Amino acid sequence: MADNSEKNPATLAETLRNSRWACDLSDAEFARVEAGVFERKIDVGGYVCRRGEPVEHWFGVIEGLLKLTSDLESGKTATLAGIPPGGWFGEGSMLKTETRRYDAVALRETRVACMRRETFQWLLDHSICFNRYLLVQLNERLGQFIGLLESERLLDTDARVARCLATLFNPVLYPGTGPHLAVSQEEIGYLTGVSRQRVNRSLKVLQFAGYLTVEYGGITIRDLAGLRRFAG
DNA sequence: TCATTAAGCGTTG
DNA sequence: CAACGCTTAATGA
Repeated sequence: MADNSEKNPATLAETLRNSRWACDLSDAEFARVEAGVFERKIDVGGYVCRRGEPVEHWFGVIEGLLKLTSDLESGKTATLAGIPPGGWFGEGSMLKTETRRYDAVALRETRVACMRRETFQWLLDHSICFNRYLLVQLNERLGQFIGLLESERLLDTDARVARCLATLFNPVLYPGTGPHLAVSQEEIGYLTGVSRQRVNRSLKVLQFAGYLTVEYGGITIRDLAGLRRFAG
């Protein structure tokens, strides 16, 4: 098991070094990439990026937790995904040269790595490892969305909560995340699309079944594979 | 009837 | 002070 990243905040350089997409870079190449990435600290509720903005960066979470949300004019909001440390996002818009399609909001104080467009392009042109990483990531996301549709249409609320939480601990997308995650039940509600009190009920069901334990302000995963499989 | 939700408020860590 | 628990009224299948 990896160490809990909250207790051991990584530096920007470490995060880059440990990223799977950086595996085949020489020291010189790595230095070049490092020069094209900077770090930003986002307070709780702050925005990493906003819908409609031109896309200038590819983002990676160093520490903290982000949610990607799509807000409607009416004030309704749907959370598309939660991004824990080790997760990178925004490559879709980077590849297509479109404006940003969602907001990225910090659920807690969060440190983000921001890679400039030209660096992203350079990696695309020079690193097989980077390209493979993007392929795997896109494929994994596709699988996630298929699973999401499936659970939305076929499964009950408990199972939807279970699967939704499981996606937060996806080892391919978010390597190096510990089993504990500090996320409020209200936020899990936004992630899953159900109310706070319903989330609470589901969490108790899942706890009783031994898949996770519920703590004040967070959860700890005990059986990730079981959570994935959970079908009520 | 039954499950769920929003809203309000008291309690707790 | 934010997260959580509990109650209540409204909603809709």
